[in-house]
Amino acid sequence: MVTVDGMALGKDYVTQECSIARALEVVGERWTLLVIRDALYGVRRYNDFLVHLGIPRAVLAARLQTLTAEGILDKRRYQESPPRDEYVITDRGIALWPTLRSLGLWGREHFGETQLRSFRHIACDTELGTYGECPACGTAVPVQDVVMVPGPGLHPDPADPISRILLKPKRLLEPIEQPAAADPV
Amino acid sequence: MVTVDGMALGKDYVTQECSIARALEVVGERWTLLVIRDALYGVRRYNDFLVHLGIPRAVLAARLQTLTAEGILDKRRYQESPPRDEYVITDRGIALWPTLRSLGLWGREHFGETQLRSFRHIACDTELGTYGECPACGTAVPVQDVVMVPGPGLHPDPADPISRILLKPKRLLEPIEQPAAADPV
DNA sequence: TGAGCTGATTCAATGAATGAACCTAGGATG
DNA sequence: CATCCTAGGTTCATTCATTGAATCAGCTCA
Repeated sequence: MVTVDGMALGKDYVTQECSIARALEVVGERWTLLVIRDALYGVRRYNDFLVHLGIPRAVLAARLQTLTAEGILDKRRYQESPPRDEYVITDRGIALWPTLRSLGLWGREHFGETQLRSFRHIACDTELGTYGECPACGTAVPVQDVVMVPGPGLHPDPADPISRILLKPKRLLEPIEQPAAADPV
Repeated sequence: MVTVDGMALGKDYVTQECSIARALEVVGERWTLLVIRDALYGVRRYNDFLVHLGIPRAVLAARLQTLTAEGILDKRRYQESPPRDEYVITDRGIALWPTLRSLGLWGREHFGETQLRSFRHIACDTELGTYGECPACGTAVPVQDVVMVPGPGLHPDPADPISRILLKPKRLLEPIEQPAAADPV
């Protein structure tokens, strides 16, 4: 009885009359924002989230279910046989980009040594500002017009395949390319 | 031995090479962002956080300690006899305002029925944009130039005294006025 | 037939959150 | 001087969530 009925769970910030509290009821649990970050990076499959995040399977399953129920991810079938589903970020999830961008920038400015990734406006190759806007163009940049470019601080040879794919510049939202039935040496 | 030594605790997003993960190690625990929100609203005292948040005492004590250790709050003595301390938000904490603003806006847009609070640029009385900028002036608004104005959705007669104080428009960062040794009726 | 892949669920052990009770120091009251 | 009050905590038993290992189910492929 793991329950699907309602409960955003894990909290009752309930007494709080505050949109921030409301938001945190939905995305404030451990791992949740990292799942959404990965979804913005183009991760869509259970296994890809699993290896990239290093999250316990049970927790991942629970988070994907909640996020789907809240309309932040959309669970859709991408092949019939064998039946396989993927979790694709929705507009509601994409709308969290400014939050994640500013949170990441804060983390980098206050706790990061070297730059790990740069997010740039694809049209003019300018690093985005605090909330994801383009300082050069002076406009908000739609998430699909953002490229994530690896920075110097990144480990050059990560263990999991998703991190390895993310070593190359990549547009946000664009799905992770699935390794074509590897054929290693 | 509750430990003061190091551990940001609660997680090891450790494997994640990501500024967002780094940030969440610091502010990603339950209650933490709400404590910071309150600190931006001008809450400074243990008891005020306690009654306004409805947070368990032990958790509040732990969060205040961590946030102080991380340089987000500054614990300072405000009277000697009897000795009393208050927790004042630092620049590092203030730098989380764009994150909280965008998170709150997301919560309101996607899960709020009515507007609870409006945040406005004090100079021109314009509601702030996604990350706390002023759409009218086209500039980033320093947090101390923001007024929080209660909206129609707010409960008119809240139980705790801090919520009651926050029923009136109030500048961010400005300390909560302490009730002058009440003298009711 | 069996080995492998994807997407999970179950379970025992651990670790945090909760809420009530208690503690402490310094006033203030009578 | 005894008592009460306040601010700011700590302690503790219970509950709840997270963890990581093991297992499972449906399907394909050789």
